[in-house]
Amino acid sequence: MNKEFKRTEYCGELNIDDVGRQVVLNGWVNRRRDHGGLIFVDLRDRTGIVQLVFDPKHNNDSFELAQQLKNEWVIGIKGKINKRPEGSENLKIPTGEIEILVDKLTVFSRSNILPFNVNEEEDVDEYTRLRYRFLDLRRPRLQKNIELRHRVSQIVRKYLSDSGFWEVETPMLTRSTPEGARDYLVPSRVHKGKFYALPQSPQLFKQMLMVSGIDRYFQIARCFRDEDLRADRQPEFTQIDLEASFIDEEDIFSIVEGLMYSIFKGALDIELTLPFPRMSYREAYTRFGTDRPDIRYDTELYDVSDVLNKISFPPFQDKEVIAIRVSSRGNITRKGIDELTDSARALGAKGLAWLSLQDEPRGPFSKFLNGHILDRLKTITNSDKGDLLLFIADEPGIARVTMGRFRLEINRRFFQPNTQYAFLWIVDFPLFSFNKDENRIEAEHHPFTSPKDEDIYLLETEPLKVRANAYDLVLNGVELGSGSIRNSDPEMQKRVFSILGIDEADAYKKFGFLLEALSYGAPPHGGMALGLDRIVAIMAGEESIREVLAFPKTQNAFCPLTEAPSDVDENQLKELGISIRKEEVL
RNA sequence: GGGGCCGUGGUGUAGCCGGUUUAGCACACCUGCCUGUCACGCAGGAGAUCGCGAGUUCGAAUCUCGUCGGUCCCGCCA
Repeated sequence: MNKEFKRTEYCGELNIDDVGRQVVLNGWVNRRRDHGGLIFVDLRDRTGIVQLVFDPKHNNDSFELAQQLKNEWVIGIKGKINKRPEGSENLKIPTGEIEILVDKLTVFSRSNILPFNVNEEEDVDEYTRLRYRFLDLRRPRLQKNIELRHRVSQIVRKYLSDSGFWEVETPMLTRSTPEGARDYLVPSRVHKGKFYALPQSPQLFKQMLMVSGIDRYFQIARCFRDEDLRADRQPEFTQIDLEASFIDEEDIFSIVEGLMYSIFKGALDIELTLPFPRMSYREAYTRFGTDRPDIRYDTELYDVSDVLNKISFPPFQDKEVIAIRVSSRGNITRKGIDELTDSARALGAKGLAWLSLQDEPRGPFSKFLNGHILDRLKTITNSDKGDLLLFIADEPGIARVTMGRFRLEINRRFFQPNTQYAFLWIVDFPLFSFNKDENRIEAEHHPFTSPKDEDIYLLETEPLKVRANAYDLVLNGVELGSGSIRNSDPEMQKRVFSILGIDEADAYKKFGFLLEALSYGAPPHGGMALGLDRIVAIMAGEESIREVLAFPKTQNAFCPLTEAPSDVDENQLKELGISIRKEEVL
């Protein structure tokens, strides 16, 4: 790089106090305004924009060169910081009181015609944005998000390091483990026919680090899961993973609360209120139909089965009937009801019944109601005249979960959140859940979670009633992370495996290294993993974690920029001892 | 695997419901003019077989079906 044009400072950091100084600036041409006898250029770097002035009377060579400049050319300039003439200040930008009168200009590189306008915040088709992600990343929105993410990462490192956690890296090439998500596999050349797996999380390694006496571990860890994508799910994502020894749940809560406090204070200058509220898994499902309730909104679910099973309205017969109150919306139109019904159906509801509480209640089953039933309904749902009640009926458990999803739609449609950030701990998770499709018991969290002491006696007899030392952190209805106190006793770990249908031989084959480690003096330990992408996305006000990832993939896990995944050479496959089964591909 | 929405010059969109237009507009691009703009302005120009395929029709960007891609959701995600 030409030393003469070595940058002395950034564009966006200059202000009125700098007037009179000579500077060298480097950056991209954000926009050129050519007045014929005078040219203005907005020069942009990651800090912002500053206005350059090219005046032929001041330096004609630079002026003539500036006539050629186009958007996104990369240039360097030498010049003097001037106060703008009276009346020509631009108060919309931070550097709007000053401008740079350019002495010399050099063009570092030119740009092709752009696939989209980098200097405008218009919504571009997401495929095109990803295809040209290097340009998309120049725009302020993503620059801000990437910077925010950087700041959060730095705060996490400092906070956890200051709290005695050591940052330890664990293998990316590891072994495939049963249960959990589908693995991304990596074929081994040396061991033909065998595969590594990319980690779904560093779970087993961090537990072994506890056995190793590391005592407190953390990692900003990339994790891989080959499952279908969502706005908040990418095939590779990042967890703030931590584990500590000789601790209990309360220790984890206060460490993580302190961490979140530091993140929000340090990156957004927002002071969170601690401690975060807690809610049991059971209460969350009862009141909100989900284990990650968005408590920014007051709306709740009400079980009105007992009352409405009695009336002669066929959809309610022998069904679980769950109601939700939409306060002061009793005046909804027929069209409004139809729209709600459509969205409820899209979320899995068989239908949507409604009741508008007027002087005379209106709705599809209002004629079956008497005064007593109506009063009971109003009491249970805490509703009054002018309110709208909506009902979903289905098999027990189903109606509640469906209404839980529909509640989010109701909130979006009718209400403003009460607060910007609503954190919530979900505690007392069950240790197991029953998978109907596969007709077997599964780990609700993961197979290494310990049961609550007081429920251990139920393990073999009523395993589904056993509660776990497991917890989730929820923010605005998003699961930010989950964790647990692990089984540090190999005998307990074996009991849990056995209930999961993993017999002893099987357990040793698949997790022997962990069981072995636990048998050489394992401290009580537990930890948590928090989704960094999700945290940053919420802080940035983004709906999708793609907006806080530099190079995300599309919903079918394709990268339009690199065109991954791709074919590979036949030779590469041969070295790995792999052949593609054409009939499976086509 | 399933459902919803979207696909029109390089980009963003109008037109599509109720079929017949020279497919309109803005930004970007090209040529020229312009000394205080900051979404600079003015004059002119080039650029689109309307994602792809089939069907209905005298006639399809517009209606139907299929397909590809994007996105949101359900399933899946210990």
